[in-house]
Amino acid sequence: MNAQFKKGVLEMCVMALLGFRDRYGYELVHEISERFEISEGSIYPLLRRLLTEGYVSTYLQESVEGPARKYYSLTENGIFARDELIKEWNDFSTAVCGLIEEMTNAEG
Amino acid sequence: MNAQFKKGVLEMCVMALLGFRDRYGYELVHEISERFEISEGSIYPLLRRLLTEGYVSTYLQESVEGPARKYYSLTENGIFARDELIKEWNDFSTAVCGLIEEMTNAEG
DNA sequence: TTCTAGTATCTTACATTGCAAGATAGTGAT
DNA sequence: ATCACTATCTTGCAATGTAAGATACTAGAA
Repeated sequence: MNAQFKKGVLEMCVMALLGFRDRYGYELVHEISERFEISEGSIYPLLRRLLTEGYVSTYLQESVEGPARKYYSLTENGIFARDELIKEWNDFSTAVCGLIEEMTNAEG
Repeated sequence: MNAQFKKGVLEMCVMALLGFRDRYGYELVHEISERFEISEGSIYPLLRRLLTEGYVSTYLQESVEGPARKYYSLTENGIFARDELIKEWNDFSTAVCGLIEEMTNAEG
C-alpha cells in the first residue's frame, strides 16, 4: 500500500474513530489495520500531535490484560477539525475518482 | 485544501492524464487545477521524478504562444505503474470512505 | 525459573512529497 | 517600455508515515 496516500488521511480516520467513542492507541492501530495497513510508529506520534493541537484529551485506565491504557477523547475543537477534514476529503476524493474515471474509460 | 491529501495522489493524476494523451507541464497544472488546487512547484519536480524513474519520456515542441513546450508521454513501465496506483487508490479510498460513513452515521 | 507471546506505550532517524517563492525567457498588445 | 500571458525550472521548507528499537506488564509453557 502506497504510504503517501495515507498522509493526512490517517489523522482524519483517527478523529472519526474517536468521534464514535474513546479509544486507546493500541486499539486504534488494530481497528484501522482491518481497513488498511498501518503501524504503531504512525499512530503514537499522531496522537501526540493531536494532543498538542488540543484536538484530543487523554486519561489512563487500568487493564487486566497488560499495562494501563491511555484513552483518547475528541474535544470540541477536535470535533470541528474532524468535520472540516471530512468535508475536504469528500470533495477531494470525489474529484480524484472523477478524473480517474474520465481518463481510464476512454484510454488515449 | 489539505496539502497532505495530495501526497502520492498527484502523481497518479498526472499519470492518468498522460495515459489519455501527451501533455506539457503548464497544461497539466491548469488541467488539474480545474479539479483541485495545485501549483507549478508541485508539478515540475514531479515530472522530473517520473522521468528519472522511467515512467515518462519527453520531447520538445514549438509554440506560437510562448516558449517551447516540453511534452510528456507515458512509457510502458509508466502504464503499468499507473494501473497499480489506481488499483491501490481505489482500494484505499473505498476503505476510508467506508470507515468515515460508519463512524459518522451513528455518531458516538 | 526462564522463556515466549500478547498487550501497551514511546522515541529516533529517515524518506517522500507538496508548496511558496523566485528566476528565466518567449510572445504580443498597450 | 511595460504589462500580461505562456512556459520551464530550482531551492529550502514543512509535514507526516515508517522501520526499528526500547520499555514494561500479564500469563502460560517449558
